[in-house]
Amino acid sequence: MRGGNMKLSSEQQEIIERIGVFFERKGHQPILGRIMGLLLVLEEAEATFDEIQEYLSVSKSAVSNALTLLQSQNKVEYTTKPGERKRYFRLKVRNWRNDMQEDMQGIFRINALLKDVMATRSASNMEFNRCIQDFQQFIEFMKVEMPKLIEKYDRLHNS
Amino acid sequence: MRGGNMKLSSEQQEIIERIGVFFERKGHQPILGRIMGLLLVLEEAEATFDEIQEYLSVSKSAVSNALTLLQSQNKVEYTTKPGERKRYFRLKVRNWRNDMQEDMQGIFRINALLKDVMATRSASNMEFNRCIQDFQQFIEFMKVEMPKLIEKYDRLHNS
DNA sequence: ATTTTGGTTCTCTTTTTTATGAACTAACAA
DNA sequence: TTGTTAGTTCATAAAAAAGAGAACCAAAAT
Repeated sequence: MRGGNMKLSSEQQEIIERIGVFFERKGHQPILGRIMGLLLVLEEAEATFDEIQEYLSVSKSAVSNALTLLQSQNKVEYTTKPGERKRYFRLKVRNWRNDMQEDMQGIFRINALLKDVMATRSASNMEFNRCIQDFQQFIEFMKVEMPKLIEKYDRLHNS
Repeated sequence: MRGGNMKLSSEQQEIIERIGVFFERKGHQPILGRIMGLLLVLEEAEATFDEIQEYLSVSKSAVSNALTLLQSQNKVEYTTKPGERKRYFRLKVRNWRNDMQEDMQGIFRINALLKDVMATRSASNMEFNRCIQDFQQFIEFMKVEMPKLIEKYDRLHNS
C-alpha cells in the first residue's frame, strides 16, 4: 500500500493529536478530529479506508462510522481511481470557509433564545432587561456586519 | 422562600431546557446551561443555592459543582444581602460580549494548527497547500477585521 | 456548648460515549 | 462456484461524564 511506508513522523503524530483535541473540544468525537488531522498531514492529502485504519490504529467500524459522519457533515468526500475499487477519502477544504461562517452563526443563535426569554419577562427588572437588550443589540450588529465583512474579503481577493 | 411560589410556568421551563441544550451543545455539562436558563428566566434574575436546587430538582452536589464551575468561568457571581448568610447567584451578563468575542477567537484558533500543519508539508501537493493557504488568509483577515468591527460598534453605541 | 444554616467534598451508581470485533453484504475476480 | 476486497452493521465491552446522597465542615444563631 502506497509505497509500503505507513509511518508517520512524530511531528505529524503530534499535530494529529492536537487537531484531534481541537475538534473534540468542539463537541465532536475523538476519531473524527484525528481523521481530519491525518488527512491534513499526509502529503497526498487523501487516504484509503485501510490506510486510515492503519495510521490511526483503530477498528474498521470506528473508521466506517467516522467517515460516514464526516461525509454527512460535508467535511470529507471520496474519489475513486479507474480500475480500483478503493475509495480515496479527502477533506473538503473548500467548504471550510462556509463551515466557519456557520460556526459564527451558531454563536449568534443565542439571540433567538434571548428573544424568547425577553418575551416571558415582565418590565419589573429593567436593569437586568436592559443588559440583555444591550447584548442582543450587539449580536444584531454583528449578524449584519459579518456578511459585509465577508463580501469585502471576496472583493479584495476572489474578484 | 421568596414568596413561597416556587413554580415555573411551562413556558419558562421550556426555555430553560432550550437554553440547556444550547450550552450542552457547546460542550458544557447539562446543569450548567439549565442554571443559566433559570437565572435568565427568573424575574429577579437571581436565586439562592436552594432555590436553584428546588427549581431544577437536582442534588446539592450537582448545584454546588455547577456553581463553582460557572463562577470559575466567570459566567456567574454572587452577592449577599445584609443580615443574610445566603448567597444570591446571578449571571454576569456584562461579560457576555467578551465571552462571545472569545468564542469567535476560539474558532480562529484552527489557524495556529494549520500553521504547524503547513510547516510539516512539502511543496509536493501545491493544489492542496494552496487551498489551506487561502483558508488561512481568510482567517487572518477576519482576525484583523473583527476587532475593528467591535470598535465601530462601540463608537456607535457606547461613546 | 450545641444546633442550625449554607454549602462542600467524597464515594458510588447511572447514563452516555466511544470504540471493538465478529458477522454480514455487495460487488467483483478467479 | 468459491473466494476476495472493501466496506457496513450489530452486539457489546470499556471508559468517561453526570449526578445522587451521605458525610462533612465552618460560620452564625440559640
